[in-house]
Amino acid sequence: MDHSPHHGTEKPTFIKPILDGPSARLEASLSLAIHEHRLLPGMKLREDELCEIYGVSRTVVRTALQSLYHSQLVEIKRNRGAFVAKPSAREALEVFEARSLLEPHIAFEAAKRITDEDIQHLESHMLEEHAAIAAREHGRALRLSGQFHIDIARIADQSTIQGMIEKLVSRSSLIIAVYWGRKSALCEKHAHHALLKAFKLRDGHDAKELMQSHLVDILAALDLKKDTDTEYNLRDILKG
Amino acid sequence: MDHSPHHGTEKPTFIKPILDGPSARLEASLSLAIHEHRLLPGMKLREDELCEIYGVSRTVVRTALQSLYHSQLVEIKRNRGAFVAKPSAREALEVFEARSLLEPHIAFEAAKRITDEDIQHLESHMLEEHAAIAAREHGRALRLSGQFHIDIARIADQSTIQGMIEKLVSRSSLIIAVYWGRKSALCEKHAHHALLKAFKLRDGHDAKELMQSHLVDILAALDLKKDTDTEYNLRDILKG
DNA sequence: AATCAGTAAATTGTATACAATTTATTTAAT
DNA sequence: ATTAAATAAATTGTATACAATTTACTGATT
Repeated sequence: MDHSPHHGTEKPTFIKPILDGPSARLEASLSLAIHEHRLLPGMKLREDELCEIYGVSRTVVRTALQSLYHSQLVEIKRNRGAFVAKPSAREALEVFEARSLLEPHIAFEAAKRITDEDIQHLESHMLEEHAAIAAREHGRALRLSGQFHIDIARIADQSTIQGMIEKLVSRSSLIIAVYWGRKSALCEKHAHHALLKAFKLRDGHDAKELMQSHLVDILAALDLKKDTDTEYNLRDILKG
Repeated sequence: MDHSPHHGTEKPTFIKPILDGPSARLEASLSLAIHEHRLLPGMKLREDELCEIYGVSRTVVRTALQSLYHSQLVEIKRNRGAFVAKPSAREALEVFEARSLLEPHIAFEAAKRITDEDIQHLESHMLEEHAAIAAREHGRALRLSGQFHIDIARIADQSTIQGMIEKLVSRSSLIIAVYWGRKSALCEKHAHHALLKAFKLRDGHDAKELMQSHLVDILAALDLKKDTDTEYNLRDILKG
C-alpha cells in the first residue's frame, strides 16, 4: 500500500532492533504480534514451535525470548518456559503511575522542540490510526496509538526517557489486552487529536495537561477486576 | 562479619536475580564488579575468559552478558564482543534528568509510607557506607550509596518505578566512573544523612526537595568534558 | 470413579561442535 | 622502513547433542 520511505509503515519494528541478526528479527516479529494482540497474555511460547515456524535454531529463539523477557513482554519461568506476560492489576496501576510521571513532562518538552516536519509525521501516523479503527483492525490501531506516545518522546529528544516510555507503552498494551472493558472503544481518537492541536500551537502547558488527563482516561477505562484466561493456536497466529 | 538475616549484606546482589541458575550468579558477580568500579567502562569482556574464570560454558556466559546488556551495564557489538558500557556526556545528562523526574516524587511517597523498621534499615546501610568511605573502599561505598536510593524506591512500594531507578542508578555508577572529577569525594555523606532525617520526621516535602537538590549536586560534581581510556587485567579483578 | 505412584514423553537447561567474522601476524612490494 | 595483501589465529555467532526437569500418561489401589 505505502512504500514511501519517510513515514515508516514498511518496517513496523516498534521496538528498536537491539542487535541485528536472526534473533532480532524474531524478537521484532513476536513483539509486533504481542502489541497487536494476536499473541495474548498467558500464551505459552514453546521453543521448538518457534524454531519450526521461523526456521532457526533454539539458540536464536532463546536469545529472542530473553530479550522479550527483559522488555517485560514475556515471562520466563525456569524449567517451565516462556509465556506472554500477564500484568497484574497492581502492575497496571504502577505502569500508569510511572507514565504519569514521565509523559506529561515529555509532552511539555516536545511542544518546545517540535518541528513542522514532526507535526506532519504525527498527523500521518494519527490518520493511519484512525483508518485502522475504521477498518476494525483493533490490534493495528492499538499499536499505532502506542507509537504516537513514543513519537512524542522522540520529539522531546530524550532517548533515555524514550526508552522507558517504550517499555511502559508495551506493558500498557498487555494491560489493555487483559483489562480493557470493551465498552469504551479506543477513545484515544479524540485525545490524540487534541494533543496534536496543542503541539501545533507550541502550547507546552496545554500539551502537558492533555497528556495527563489522557493517561487518567485510559486508566479509568480499564476494568481491573477482570481476569481472562486464553486459549491459543500459535502456528496460525504467527507467520500470517 | 554480619550473618543477620534482615539487613542484607550477606548477598550483595544489587540487581535482582532475574532467573536463578549459573548465568544469574555470573551476572550478579559482574554487576557487582562494575558497580564497585573494579571493571571500568570500555573494558572488554571476552567470553572464553569468563568461561575459564567461572567454570561454565559459553552458553551461560552469553546469557549473563545479554542480561547485562539489557541493564545497559554492558555494550554488545555484533561479532565484536561485550564491553563494559561507557556512557556519553549526553547520556549522563539524560540519566540525571530522568532521575530528577522519578526520585523526588518517590522520596515523597516513601516519606508517607516509611516504617520504623525501614528507617533502621536505611540507617544501618548508611553507616556501612560511611564505614566504607572511612576505609577508603570507594567502590564499596559507591555501591552502598546507590543502594540507598534503591531502598527508598522499595519503601515507596512502587516496584515498576523501582526497577527503572535501579537501572538509572546502575548507569549513574558508570557515569561516575567516567566523569567523576576526583575533587568532591563522595559528598553524598551529608545528603543521605539529611534525607534520613526528613524520613524520620515523615516530612515528604522536605524529602522531595532534598532528593532533588541531591541529584543536582551529583550532576554538578561531574566533569562531563573528561574522557578516560582504561587498561585492564581481568582475571585478577574478578574471582577476588 | 478418583487418587496416587510410577513410567514414558516432552520440554527446557547446558555444553560442545562447527561456521562466520574479526583481529593479528607474516610476507611481499614500493 | 612503510604500507598492503595474504594468511593464520583468535573470537564471536549459530546449530546440534546431551543432561536435567517438568509434564503427560498408564495402571494399580481404595
